[in-house]
Amino acid sequence: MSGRPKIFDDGEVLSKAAEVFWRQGYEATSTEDLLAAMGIGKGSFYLAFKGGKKELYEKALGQHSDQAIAQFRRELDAAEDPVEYIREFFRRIAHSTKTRHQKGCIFGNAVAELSNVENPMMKRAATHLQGLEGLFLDALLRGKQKGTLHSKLEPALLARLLLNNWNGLGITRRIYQDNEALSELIETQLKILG
Amino acid sequence: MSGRPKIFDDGEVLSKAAEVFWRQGYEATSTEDLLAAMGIGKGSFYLAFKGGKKELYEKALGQHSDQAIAQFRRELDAAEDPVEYIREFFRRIAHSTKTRHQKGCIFGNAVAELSNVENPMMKRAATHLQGLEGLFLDALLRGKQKGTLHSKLEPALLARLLLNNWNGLGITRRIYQDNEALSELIETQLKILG
DNA sequence: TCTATTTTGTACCATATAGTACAAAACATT
DNA sequence: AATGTTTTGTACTATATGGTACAAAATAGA
Repeated sequence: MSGRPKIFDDGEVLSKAAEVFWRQGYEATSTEDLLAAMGIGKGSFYLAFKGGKKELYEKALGQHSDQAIAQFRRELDAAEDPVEYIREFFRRIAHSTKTRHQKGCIFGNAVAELSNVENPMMKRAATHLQGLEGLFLDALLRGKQKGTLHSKLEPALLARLLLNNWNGLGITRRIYQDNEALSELIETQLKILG
Repeated sequence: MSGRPKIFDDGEVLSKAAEVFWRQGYEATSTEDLLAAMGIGKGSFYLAFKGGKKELYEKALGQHSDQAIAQFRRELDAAEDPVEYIREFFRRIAHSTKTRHQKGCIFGNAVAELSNVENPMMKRAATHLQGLEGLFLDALLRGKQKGTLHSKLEPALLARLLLNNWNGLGITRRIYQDNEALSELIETQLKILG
């Protein structure tokens, strides 16, 4: 009923796999790359992930999405001003290292790479980004209640604008890795929040 | 001095190759895919492009970039109001088919896919996007002279904001393929032009 | 200690794919 | 018609890569 013990933790190898996928993309990453990063052999891998690379990608992105959204929620709940939290969320981008800029947004990358090649997987990434938009909307609605959101625009529209800015920055930050320039860009965008 | 005639035109096969790369990305596209799309055999291909898939990708994107920028310039010069031309440029997005949405921006895709895998090729794509920003800036400066640009923001900053919006739409249009929603998003973004 | 169970590591296989070699084809020129 | 030149088509090679098979290892419980 309990045989040879596993030498790895599922959550940890998913994190390590996600890192490789994030950096290299789906197609450019070989299973060998993944096995090396995860530190396990083929036997263990195909036993745990019978769907191979594809299943691993889905689960790795799924876990990353869950964690990222949970963290956003946590920090948002802890914030006094939800609108200011959104500002901080974007401002953080301009405090990144170059290697961080170079990776962009893992979900934006998935959408860009897979829309015409692996459509169902692309839709999962799209769902995460819609979740992010939902979090933006939540924060904006709370801001409206608290009186810290002064924009005349519909919160739903604002949330979508923010998502589009986020998607854009996933590309733009790779073209201009200069944090000063990015900061100016971000501050100007945030003016739509009033 | 003039042997067996070529059965293909370089410009045409580059266009066909660019289409495939645009749709599927660099890594997911096999040389077989490309040969089929271009309608030529291996013999012809490796004679014309000794660098193989890589060289083809660079030249295909290069030609596409040249053509796109030339067309932008042409239409901009023909426009009465350069600022209004920028508006039309973005509004066109909301008149696209779903398959067009699904492809996004070929240069944004390249940046997203290749920054950590094929950095020099990614930089070429980045250069094109900087060229687009330059065209935005040109149009804005002309608008300022003509008096049709009323924004108080620096034209250079505005141009960068527009580029970021463009980059974002390359992703967002694949998540929301609804032209109504995209139109509302775009119209709101364009308000920064005053 | 023996058995059942689960995981691990490796050897192996099948195949897709990039790239090369080269003979034949299709021209221009003389 | 003969020659030189360039392109084409195909046969072939080498190899990377995803995936499977299976024996050995490592545990719990009887």
